[in-house]
Amino acid sequence: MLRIGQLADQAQVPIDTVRYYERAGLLQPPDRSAAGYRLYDGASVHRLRFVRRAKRLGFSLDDIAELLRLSDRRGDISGVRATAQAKLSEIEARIVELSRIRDGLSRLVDACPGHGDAADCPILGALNHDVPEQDRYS
Amino acid sequence: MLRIGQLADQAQVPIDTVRYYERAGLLQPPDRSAAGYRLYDGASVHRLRFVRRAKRLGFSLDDIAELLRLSDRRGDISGVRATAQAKLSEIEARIVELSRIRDGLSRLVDACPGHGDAADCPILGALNHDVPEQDRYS
DNA sequence: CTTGACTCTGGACCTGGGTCCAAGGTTTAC
DNA sequence: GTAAACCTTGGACCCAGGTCCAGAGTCAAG
Repeated sequence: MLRIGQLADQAQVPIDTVRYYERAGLLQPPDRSAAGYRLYDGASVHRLRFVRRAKRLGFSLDDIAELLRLSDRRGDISGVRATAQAKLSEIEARIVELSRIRDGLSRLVDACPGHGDAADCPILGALNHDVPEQDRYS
Repeated sequence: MLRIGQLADQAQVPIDTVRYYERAGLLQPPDRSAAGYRLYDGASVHRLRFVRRAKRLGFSLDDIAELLRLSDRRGDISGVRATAQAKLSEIEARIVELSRIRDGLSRLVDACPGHGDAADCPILGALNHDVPEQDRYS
């Protein structure tokens, strides 16, 4: 059995975060030693790593709690796929939005000579003046 | 002269947000009426719209404070360009990161039949098992 | 036996960007 | 003259996801 520090080391997670995940319902409350120390087994390491992988994939802690719930209920896998699909759509929308912003900003940076008077700076110009809707970010 | 509600209407910003921007140093403390009401002029509308445009371009409030400072100091426009360039790089890095995540998640969703046993679900599989470093997100 | 490393708890605090509230004062419309 | 709509302030609260702390208990090594 592992104590919390060892679990934290093995899963590369700060100790406080392990306890936080427990409070957040992502980790089952573990067994306790006679002195009240949390005692974890290999499955706990596994589950904690699951959480971190899911976080790297862009899932929120609430999403992860749902995935864990769905993966515990044997059988109905459709919920897992739907959750992943929804998250994928979110991420794609965010990419589209950021790409629009990048394009707008990129054109401004390219057009700016980087020296001279503020009046000639297209970046300040764009921030200072209204831009026709059809030109914005395009 | 405009009162805060009229300014807020003209710039399409909630009133509380106008006061918040003032506290945050983005807007100069305006003149006050005899009764203590904030009184704004056209330049304030302009400046507030500048803030909102910059926010739409992905600048943080701190970035915007810097842009305003730079745009007030006449002459040296290089700081503005550098700030915009730095923000552009940040945004591009974020897009790359999200794209990696999207690709990883997309492959998992495509591989998942959406029904059947949890043991056969590649999404849960990927979350439950270590993936060789070179395969991850690629 | 002491020292140092580890763990426990509850709760405060952090970031960024707001948002809401109460209790009061002001102005406008009818 | 009075009601509605506006404005003032300080401060609390929100979101997510932690992070830190004090004060106390536990455990292993020398």
